[in-house]
Amino acid sequence: MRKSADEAQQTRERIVAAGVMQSSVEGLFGLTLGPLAESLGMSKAGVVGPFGNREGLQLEVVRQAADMFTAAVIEPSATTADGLPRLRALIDAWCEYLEASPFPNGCFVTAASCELDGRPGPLRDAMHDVVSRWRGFLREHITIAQAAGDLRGDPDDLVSILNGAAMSANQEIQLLGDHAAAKHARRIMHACIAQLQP
Amino acid sequence: MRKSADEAQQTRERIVAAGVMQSSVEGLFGLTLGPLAESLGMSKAGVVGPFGNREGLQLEVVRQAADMFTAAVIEPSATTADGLPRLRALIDAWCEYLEASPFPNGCFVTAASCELDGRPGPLRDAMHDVVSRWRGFLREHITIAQAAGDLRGDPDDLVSILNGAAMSANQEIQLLGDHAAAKHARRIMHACIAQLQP
DNA sequence: TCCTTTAGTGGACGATCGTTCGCTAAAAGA
DNA sequence: TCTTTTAGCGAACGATCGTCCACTAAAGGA
Repeated sequence: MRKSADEAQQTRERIVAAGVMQSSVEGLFGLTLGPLAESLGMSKAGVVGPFGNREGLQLEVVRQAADMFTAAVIEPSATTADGLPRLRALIDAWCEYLEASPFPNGCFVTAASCELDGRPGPLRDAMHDVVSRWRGFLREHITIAQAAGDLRGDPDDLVSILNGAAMSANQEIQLLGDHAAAKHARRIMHACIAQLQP
Repeated sequence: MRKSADEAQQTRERIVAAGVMQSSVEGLFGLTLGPLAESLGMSKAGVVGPFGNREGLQLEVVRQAADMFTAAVIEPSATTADGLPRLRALIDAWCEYLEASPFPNGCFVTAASCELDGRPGPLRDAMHDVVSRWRGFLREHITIAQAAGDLRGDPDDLVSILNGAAMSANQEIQLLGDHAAAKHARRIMHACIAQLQP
């Protein structure tokens, strides 16, 4: 019955991965142990055991989803030069992520942000960190581009506009079924950048 | 025990109003009959009775929230001239709505859109209608402004940008606790408009 | 005044929720 | 080889979920 230590680690990862999928559709508070256990062919106790309780699993799901966002949006541009070139690469990967999402129901970060923003606790704190770190990262590359003389305008304005364009596109894709929304957002974001060039 | 017919109508409205408040914080799927009934000093059966079942109540909650959005954002500009003036008035009311929301947890439409976009059914359909009607309304006044020669650019681009700025501001206010976000969004939206004037 | 209608109560229903605990059996160390 | 550790199972727990139904009592029409 018992598995070796690194098989146990694989089990952990399988649970979290399945949890991310279920949460993407049903929400983090729609992540229930019964259906999750059944989809994994495990018992409820076996599913929640490695994380202590349900909230521990939810926290791990948030962390994993954040890692998947990073892998899809940030990492592809890791070798691109900082500042404006990196910003352009980030926009491309971001819009690609919106269209061909690693989650079954679009941007997990946007969904979890809306779901958790009125419910104090460790989950909300974790999402606060994820969002503010991402926005800070975006802002950093905007200021680098400005220091290089490649960009004008208020960095916070651009962060809000780019972030907003992504959130709007996510709504257009997921709720309204607009398949062109990602390309649309990509064009809008690049136009905003172009307009702010000296 | 029994109330008169229009007192029954008042009861209906009290239930829906309390449902909107609970859903704003806990989500539409976090709208549970037990706590709702207790907050109203009623029995569970009395709360759900007028709506048939829980989903009927949820639908009524969505409709009421949409009406509250309309009352807060659209109606204040009802007497303003169509096109660009109306667009400017809409932006002001919209950002005022984001800051001093009639809901306890920020923009109900954004939250419900994210919660429902992956869950087929009448609730999702209702939210689809609400969002696409609002975007259509926005787009209409943009095209009116363009026909009057007051505005340039693609109407859909502007709809996405304005909508995105509002969603981003909602996140900044509700998740990140940025109290200046509404004014920030107002400035961004007006700047976008100004930039598109001939 | 009597009768029908109906808003709302209260309790019970089976289902499902997250959690707990004793147990099994294989891995890892002695 | 013998012992300890631990991944995961299976059953049970009390709580809460949405729904249902018999009942009460006041409103409104005859």
